[in-house]
Amino acid sequence: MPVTIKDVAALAGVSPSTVSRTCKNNPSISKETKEKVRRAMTELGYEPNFQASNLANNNSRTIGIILPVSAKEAYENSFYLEVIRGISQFCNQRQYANTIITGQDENEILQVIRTMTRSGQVDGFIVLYSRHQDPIIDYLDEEGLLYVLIGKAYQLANQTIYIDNDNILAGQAATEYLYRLGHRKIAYLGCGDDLIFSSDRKAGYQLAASRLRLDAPVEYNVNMPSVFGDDYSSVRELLTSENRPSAMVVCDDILAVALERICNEIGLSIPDDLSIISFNNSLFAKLTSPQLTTIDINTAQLGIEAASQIINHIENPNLLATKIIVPHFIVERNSCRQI
Amino acid sequence: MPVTIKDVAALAGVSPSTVSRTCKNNPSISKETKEKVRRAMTELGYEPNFQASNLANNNSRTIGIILPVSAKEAYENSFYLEVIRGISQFCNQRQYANTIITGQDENEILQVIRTMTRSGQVDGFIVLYSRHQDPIIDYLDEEGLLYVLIGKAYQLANQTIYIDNDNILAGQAATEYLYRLGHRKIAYLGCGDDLIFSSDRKAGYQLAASRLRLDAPVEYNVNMPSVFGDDYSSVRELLTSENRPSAMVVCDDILAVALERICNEIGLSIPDDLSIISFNNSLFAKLTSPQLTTIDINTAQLGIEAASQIINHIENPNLLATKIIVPHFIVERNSCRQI
DNA sequence: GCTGTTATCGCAACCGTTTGCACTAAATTT
DNA sequence: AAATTTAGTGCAAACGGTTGCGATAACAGC
Repeated sequence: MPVTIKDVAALAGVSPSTVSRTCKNNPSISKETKEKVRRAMTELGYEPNFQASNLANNNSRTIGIILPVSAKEAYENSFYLEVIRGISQFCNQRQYANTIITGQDENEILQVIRTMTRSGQVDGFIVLYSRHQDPIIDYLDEEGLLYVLIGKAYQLANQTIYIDNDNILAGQAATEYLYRLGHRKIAYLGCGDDLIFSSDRKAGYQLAASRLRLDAPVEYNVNMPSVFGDDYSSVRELLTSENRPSAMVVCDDILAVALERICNEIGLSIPDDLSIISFNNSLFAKLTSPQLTTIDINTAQLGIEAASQIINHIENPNLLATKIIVPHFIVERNSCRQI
Repeated sequence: MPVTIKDVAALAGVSPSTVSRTCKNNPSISKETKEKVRRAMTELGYEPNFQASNLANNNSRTIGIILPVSAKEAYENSFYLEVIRGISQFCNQRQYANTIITGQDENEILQVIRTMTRSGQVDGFIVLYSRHQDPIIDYLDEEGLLYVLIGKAYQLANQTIYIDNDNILAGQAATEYLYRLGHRKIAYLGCGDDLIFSSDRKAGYQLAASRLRLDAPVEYNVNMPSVFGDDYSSVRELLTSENRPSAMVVCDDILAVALERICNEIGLSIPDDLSIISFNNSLFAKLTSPQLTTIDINTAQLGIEAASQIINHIENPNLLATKIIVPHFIVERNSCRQI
């Protein structure tokens, strides 16, 4: 039923091999026959069979997109959706397929990765998260599989391709922004040091704090690993202490919303009693009241660059493992005030 | 490098055809040789080549996931991420691949769909949204392509497979819930009638309103098609009018958050001045303060069922176009009060 | 006019699986 | 014991493209 290379060849009065060669613009085919063949192709609406060409070329033209295990927090973060959109857009343009990989736990994901690679189903992977210790990355490294990381690489940083923002710089920028508004007591709220973006933004915060000679005692470094579970105690303590900060750098919009809730509960108003700057510029930042001042990290661009890199490496096997840094920018809204 | 069917055959001392047949448990192979072959397969870690088997079987074992055009609102709704997770999970289990399809506008998406089907890249599609008029659906229908819809089918409802909640019932349930709390002035906030889930939930609301003999004037039906653009006027008017409602049914958590903002701005407090019940039970519902009472629609299950249906129809070509209704349930939180 | 190039294209093998059919040996029937 | 069935397995063609190599023709150089 579908039109094959033979149909085109027959209509153009040439052999299938000639059709194949004109498809890849092989110079050993004359201009005139190429034209003939191209006319036949468009007339029939020919599109080369994906499976067949992959089989012959020994590739799959598909990249696997690895999501964090669904049990983990932060899963429902539309950050991932945005990145996927970027990846997908680029893949669609370049005639690549992509396939989402998820699982309840690491073993499920590993299992899927294993059978996919053994069956030649994917040419490479994009890993949508990066943490300090991760069995998935370990496996990919061991097996010598091609992958790019969204977020900074931790181990083997020099041999792995990754796409990231300069989160340290962004953390600094956020802190300096608050400083310029007059804040001197600035705290950092992260979501646990396991996730690299959080620890990087914290590092940036600390760097800026020491440069600006801010007083940043250890209590000013708080974590809220779970957005749900009611373990807000450390944050609560900080916000009700004598020495409470006048502003906070928060590693994610979602966390900032959670922080707003706590403030609400203990009667602090934003930005009057506490200024907040966060990261990602997600819908959350636009919808809460007050709207959040946040650092936009060009999420979709992360996906586009990741796809571009992996495809580039698939098609040119021994490129070097470059790193791509996507810029960020501040979006000023109403959650920070001058003091 | 990768292990092929010939390697297994050689190790087991049989022919490739025998290996292929034991893979699909063909009864004409004796128990003993099957055992022999299976041992060889596990010893070598054999996994049949995806492309080759697809070529021979004339299928692709991959399903396309069609996202709404990215320009449209509501895009950044983690609803889609959850559904994708469900789809992906099911696909991974059944050894199917999936591929995300996006685009800036409908033509881009159509283009991708066209080349994908012509090149035999996908066996079917899952469409993640449903609206009253959609060129994508038109195209799929015209070409006789296999697809399932997440959300209710509008045209050709009896010939299309769709997975949905009973949004009319859910709309009723939400309204009745408020009624039981003592509310009599209940309004509905939707995001435009083009999206079917919104118009269905409204229909449910109206049904309940008339059954319960509520006074629901036309002004009680308001829409907020854009969450951003500051076109909040109709909502504002409603909330500041003489006859303002004491409770609202809101078609989506995100919209509910936007509503909370407006209330904040005009000095209405929730739930004291206005009770809110919304839909989806997304992160938004859990993070705002007060937390939203919301109707959970089992989002991930929608994805799982969609994947199950499409695969079922791919493997059994002339099944009937069944509909699947996924149940919902109320999650009570703090955004509604008894009056 | 003969040989050596060069440009252009087709033949046929191959990628790894699947499957109709033929074939062998054992089991059953006459 | 010969004939027929049956169970179990292998051969080879096919799926739709790709590509090394050889074939042909045109053309240049001597």
